[in-house]
Amino acid sequence: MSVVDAAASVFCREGYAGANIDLIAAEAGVSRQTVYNHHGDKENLFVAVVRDLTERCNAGIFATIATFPDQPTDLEADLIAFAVRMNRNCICNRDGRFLRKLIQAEGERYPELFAEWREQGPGRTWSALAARFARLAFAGHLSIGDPDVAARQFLALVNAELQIAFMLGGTPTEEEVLRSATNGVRTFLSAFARKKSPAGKQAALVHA
Amino acid sequence: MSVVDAAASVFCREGYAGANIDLIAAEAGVSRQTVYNHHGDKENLFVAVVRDLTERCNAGIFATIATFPDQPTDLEADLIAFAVRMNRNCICNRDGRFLRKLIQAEGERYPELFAEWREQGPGRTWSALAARFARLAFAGHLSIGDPDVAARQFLALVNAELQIAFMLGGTPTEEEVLRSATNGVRTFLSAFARKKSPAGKQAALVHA
DNA sequence: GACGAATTGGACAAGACTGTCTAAATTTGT
DNA sequence: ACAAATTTAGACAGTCTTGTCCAATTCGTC
Repeated sequence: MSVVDAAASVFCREGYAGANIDLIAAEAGVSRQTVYNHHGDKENLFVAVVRDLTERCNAGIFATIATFPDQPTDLEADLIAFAVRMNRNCICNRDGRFLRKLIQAEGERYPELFAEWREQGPGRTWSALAARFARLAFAGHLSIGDPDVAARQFLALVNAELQIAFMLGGTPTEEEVLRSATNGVRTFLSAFARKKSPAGKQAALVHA
Repeated sequence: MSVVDAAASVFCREGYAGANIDLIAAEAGVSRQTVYNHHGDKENLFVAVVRDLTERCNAGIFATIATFPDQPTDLEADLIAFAVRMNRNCICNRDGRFLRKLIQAEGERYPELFAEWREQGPGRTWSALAARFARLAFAGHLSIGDPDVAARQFLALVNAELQIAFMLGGTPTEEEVLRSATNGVRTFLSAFARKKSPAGKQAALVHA
């Protein structure tokens, strides 16, 4: 395990103040001096950890958003599968859990560091997701007022039943993820199902 | 400020390991020795803090659930007002933010302590809220499959736009709370609006 | 005002941690 | 195989924190 990975693990488990360099070095399988050679001091190492996690998480999120069902065959099934991918690859995996915990625990102490995360993470990913939902609405699959609101509510709904696990830092089982996603997507579709409209619009859909 | 209140503040700001007793004593306006006289050692003090927060939060949540609109005049407006009360009095206030942060940061280190919170907090409050929604459904105001799921999704929806503020430990403005509640309740009602049903059921409603 | 209880400030020992230094050992590149 | 670069183990000073002890002071109550 690399030094940054070990540091991420220890910082998350013990908190910034409680993490000690000896433990990080031991967990990484190197000597303490090597840690100092590579990363200077503790704060520097912490920043490196957060940057690393942010980068990998964002990459994962964008890669997953790229699998959004733009031309769904079975809208419910496709959205559920997408939600499960999102959870598994971005939110419940190691990087996602670690980054979330570090933000919650130390976010106030490093405003500029986490402002960077905020702009490049949620700021961009939510827009990207909103754009996909807008496209689904435009294609007539959904009836959405504000795509940004819809995107945030989609994420909130498919994670609704995992909140306690997230709180305590646990990893939900595959079954829990699936159930939460299923319930969430069903409610989402009940709310945003294409409204019955005058024949013209449905005809347009059929035509497309 | 009491010792436990000051300790809560410092534990949240600095984390368990980073909190030092001198600072807590100073913030509480007492001497360090007094802190030790009252609470023994650091761990003991921490447990007292969590118990205190848990108790007050649960009391607040139950008091707020008691204001649930069982006989709504304007369902949307009443649910929005309820959601705003829930946020202001239980989730965004000092106790709520502190308890959430302590659970996230130290939950894994004190399993039995937070298991207690889990049973008496979410376990009971979610059931209580679910019961209220079931009643609304029974009275014909909503069409709900699983009240427990609906209750969790209600909370998730009305908080959907406040996630980032929660992450960073901030307090959303009154306006943000209202907007998130409004958007959340509207989507919730779109999904769970009473389904058009054969005349018999509507007649029953009118009869009641 | 007087007496018992609580609080205070400060000193203190014991331990932990950070960050530096150095000399030896190991790895790497050629 | 050899030289350079990196890694290692350990010692080290300096700082911080916890938890205890104690004498002096303040507070509450009668």
